[in-house]
Amino acid sequence: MNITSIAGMNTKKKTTQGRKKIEIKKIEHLNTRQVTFSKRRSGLFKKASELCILTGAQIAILVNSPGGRFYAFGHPTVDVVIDRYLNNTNNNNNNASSSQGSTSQKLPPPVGEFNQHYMAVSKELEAEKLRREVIHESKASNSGEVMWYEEEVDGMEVEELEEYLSALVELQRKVLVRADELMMIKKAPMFLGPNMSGGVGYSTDVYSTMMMIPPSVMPPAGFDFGFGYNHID
Amino acid sequence: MNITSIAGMNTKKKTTQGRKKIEIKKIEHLNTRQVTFSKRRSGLFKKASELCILTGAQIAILVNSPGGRFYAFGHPTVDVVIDRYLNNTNNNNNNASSSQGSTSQKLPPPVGEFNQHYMAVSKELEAEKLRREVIHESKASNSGEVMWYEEEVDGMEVEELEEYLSALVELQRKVLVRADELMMIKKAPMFLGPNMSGGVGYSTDVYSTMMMIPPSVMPPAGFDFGFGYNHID
DNA sequence: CACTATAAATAAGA
DNA sequence: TCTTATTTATAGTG
Repeated sequence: MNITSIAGMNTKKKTTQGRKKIEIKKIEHLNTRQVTFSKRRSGLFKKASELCILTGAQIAILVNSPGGRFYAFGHPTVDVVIDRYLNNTNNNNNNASSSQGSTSQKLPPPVGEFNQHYMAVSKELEAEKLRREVIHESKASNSGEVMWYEEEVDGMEVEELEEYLSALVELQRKVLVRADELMMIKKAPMFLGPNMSGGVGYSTDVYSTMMMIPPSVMPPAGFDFGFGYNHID
Repeated sequence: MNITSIAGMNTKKKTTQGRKKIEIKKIEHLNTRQVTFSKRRSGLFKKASELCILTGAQIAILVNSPGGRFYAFGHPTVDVVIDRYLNNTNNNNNNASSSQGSTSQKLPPPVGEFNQHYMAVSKELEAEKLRREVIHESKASNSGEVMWYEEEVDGMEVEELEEYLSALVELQRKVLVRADELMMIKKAPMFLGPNMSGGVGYSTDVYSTMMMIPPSVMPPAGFDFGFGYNHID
């Protein structure tokens, strides 16, 4: 006696074997990869859209497909969210002092979170040092017993930060060197996967936006580090 | 399907009623909304991460929680993707800088050109992967014996690059985590989860980054970055 | 692209 | 948080 017999022999033919578990690692087969990209990308946008509606969050998603296409989702708009990100990350301080009065300006050279955070961390490090000094001084004018722990922790923090920062810089250097080496050694011919049939088609909800940027002209051969993409919109 | 269910005599006590279908509209109850935001936000990032790994896509996600917090996901880095988007959107270059902020020309340490190179390296890495893939696939439709050496070398290069990049990002993540920890511990009475302190960090795949930027990362005392972003477009 | 069986995500509870 | 029952997302196929 087995399950099958108990169930009363399902005579219906299985047309598919259903979903299979897959390992999360790069899909080697090109076609499968493209199909998966397509399905999952829309799934991702859908999830984002739901999250926006359900919670009122504001979200921007930028996707560069492996095939060189560009997809974007944004609520209320990609630009709004990115803009806030840049302004937030860069200088969180209010422009209470530095007047600038330009409503709309070009984006400075490609700086980025790295720089910004680097600066933020440096800044924090300075603050830490300062704070440590203060603590040290105030300790002098107190019984000074309560503080030892705090100071210790404080010191560690400062040192750790310093360590990270310098390691960071060092690593940077290595990457640069390595990059240069590689670029000299080879200039591989590029190839873009076979044609995909374009088309986005996503029923957007009320106030989010989604779009697909046309297969920007990535240099077919000879890689170009300049930005060979095109206009969007 | 199991014997019990077949027999129709499931004696197991139901402890919950399981997931319920919900309508996709703004969740009114504050607490429910926050919980949902939290769960779905991480679900979204996970999906994005998988998509990156599976297909090699490059993705950036920016999320403004209704509570005013900022979360970001990026592969290989938020910046890389945003920069590309920006450069596409207004495909023009600008080297405007100078201008205002004369206060502190304290240039960001050695980081200056870093992003450019990082992008270059990332791109090169992608090119390598693609090239390798092409080789691999063409090998399949050939006798496929001639290529092994080339592929091997190729692989080594890719791996080396990956190593550098991931190490870099990892280090970057550490700095961010550290910075955020410091800021949280000292400035905000945030709760600390068992696994992650302060809401930073996510240990998914090789070289994507995720982070949470606290509501306010304020410069301690008069600190000036010397330049600031503005509007885009 | 439609379909299905299965894997995953997740709404409620505890 | 962790658990569980369901709803969703999707891998493999035709």
